[in-house]
Amino acid sequence: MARANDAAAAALQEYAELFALTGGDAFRVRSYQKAAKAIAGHPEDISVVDVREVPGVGEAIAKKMEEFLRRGSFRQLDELRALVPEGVRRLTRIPSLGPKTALLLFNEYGIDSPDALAEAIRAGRLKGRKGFGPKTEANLLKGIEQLRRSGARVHLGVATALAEQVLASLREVPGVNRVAYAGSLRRMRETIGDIDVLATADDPAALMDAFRRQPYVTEVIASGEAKTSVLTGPGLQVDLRVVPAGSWGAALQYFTGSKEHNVRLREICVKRGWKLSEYGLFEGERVIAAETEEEIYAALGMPWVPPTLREDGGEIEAALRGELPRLVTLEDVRGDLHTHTDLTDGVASLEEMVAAAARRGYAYYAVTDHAPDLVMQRMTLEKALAQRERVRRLQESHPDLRLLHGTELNIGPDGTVDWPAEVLDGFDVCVASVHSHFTQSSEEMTRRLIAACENPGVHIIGHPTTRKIGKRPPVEADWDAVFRAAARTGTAMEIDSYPDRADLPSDLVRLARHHGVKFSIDSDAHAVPHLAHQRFGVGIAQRAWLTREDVINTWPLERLLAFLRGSR
DNA sequence: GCCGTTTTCGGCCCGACTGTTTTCAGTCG
Repeated sequence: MARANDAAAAALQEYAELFALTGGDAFRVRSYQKAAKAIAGHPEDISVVDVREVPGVGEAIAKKMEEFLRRGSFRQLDELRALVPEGVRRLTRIPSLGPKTALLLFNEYGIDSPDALAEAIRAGRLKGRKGFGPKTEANLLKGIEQLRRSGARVHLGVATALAEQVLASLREVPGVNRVAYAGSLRRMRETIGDIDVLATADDPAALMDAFRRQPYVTEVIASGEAKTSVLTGPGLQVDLRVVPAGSWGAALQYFTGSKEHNVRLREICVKRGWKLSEYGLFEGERVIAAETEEEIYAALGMPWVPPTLREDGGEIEAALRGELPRLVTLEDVRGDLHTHTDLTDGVASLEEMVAAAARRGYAYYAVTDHAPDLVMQRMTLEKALAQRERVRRLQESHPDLRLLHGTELNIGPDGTVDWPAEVLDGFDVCVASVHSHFTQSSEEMTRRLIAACENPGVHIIGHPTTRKIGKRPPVEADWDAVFRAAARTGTAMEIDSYPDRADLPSDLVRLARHHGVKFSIDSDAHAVPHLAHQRFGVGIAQRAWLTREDVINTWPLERLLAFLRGSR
């Protein structure tokens, strides 16, 4: 069962936003946000342990969380939800529009959604209003358009958590034999529009009935013998299909898609006089294959194609030629090269993060807290050096886990980083990332990223596009030029696994690989549970056809260290 | 609302950037 922490933290975060929107004290807002972050990042399940154990949670928040665990909400949250229309909260998702502006727009103009704001701007209703010049209005319209494009889709992390909750709940239903999710989630696309779940069951009606009554179901859209569709808390639709046991493989193949991949497969079938459907591969009435995906692909003359490749991007041709790559897997990953602690903006201590890394069985693990130019983090060289000493001492109790002391540098507008070469040389690994000046021109941003690659102290470019799904667009740059520089200088590009970043995205990974770039699949963890996000980064890597050879943190320690030294 | 070698009250990550402003408010990381 999914941990209660994420849902409880989401409710508290929503409360923080609503509290801010109603003009609540900013320090209290920060307290709620801080506690929400700490709860989400807490390694223990708060429905099992006392939530007061979580740092930043005092008596008042603990009461709210206990009420949430009992009934899925708390009184103060209900009150603010009733006071503030949902659309007003959505206003703050528009970049550069915060709670103050949202409140003003609602109170003085009755604007209660991004669409209403776009309408008001176009109608000139805000003309002359202090703070709403032509540039601000243009930026807001652009932000609203971007919000609309992202639609109701959620990122892979949200969808995966929900899907696992659904699977766990259905496995508990008596008479259920197999349960799995298919669709774009199984292909690990970066955003997900709905979740397809397949099951086989002795009593389909009983399964459908149990499904409709699950606590995560907010609305039943349709329900029959073979298919039930519901809406869930995160607003995501889940379709449950009960399929015949003998057609399991065919159904899994069919509902995994992509549509384009399946069209190509069916074309191959038609040429042979066969038919492929969700019930099986047929020649007339005769079943050629249906029980497993492997049998179906084998009958078509190819090895099983991993779901992450099924986009009609050349995988069928490669499979027919017997040239599918041996994709990198989570088991291949030997370490993590970009993680944080509570020295900067993480929520867990160095000791806790390292202990969790050891439990994951890593061969190496880098601590890369922020560097001083990100002023809010209050980092200093003294703090970094003191942390290095702590890492050295901690190393003594972890003989099988090589600890690397690193940092996440800031790439300034001109491409320079926080510290001079002699300081960088003291770190085992330096990740360098853009954290400001996102709107530079493509020319400036390209020069900036190339300058960072050319810095001999920089090993990895962190979250290269800086996009945040649904919140911030990627920066503009000439990626061909950037990747050429990375290949030439031996600078790795990061695949930041944090599911709202997913950065690089897989199409850019594929482009970078074409230029001979190496990659580092990192969690960018700010809490212990985030270490597990690496699986999403592996998904991106697979979608880009990466093998172990392409990914530096699948390499044995000595080879990795040689690569890091070689960058110098 | 949380927290404590500034310890039960009075602080709370804080500076840069943007678009607008004629001195600053809001937002962001």
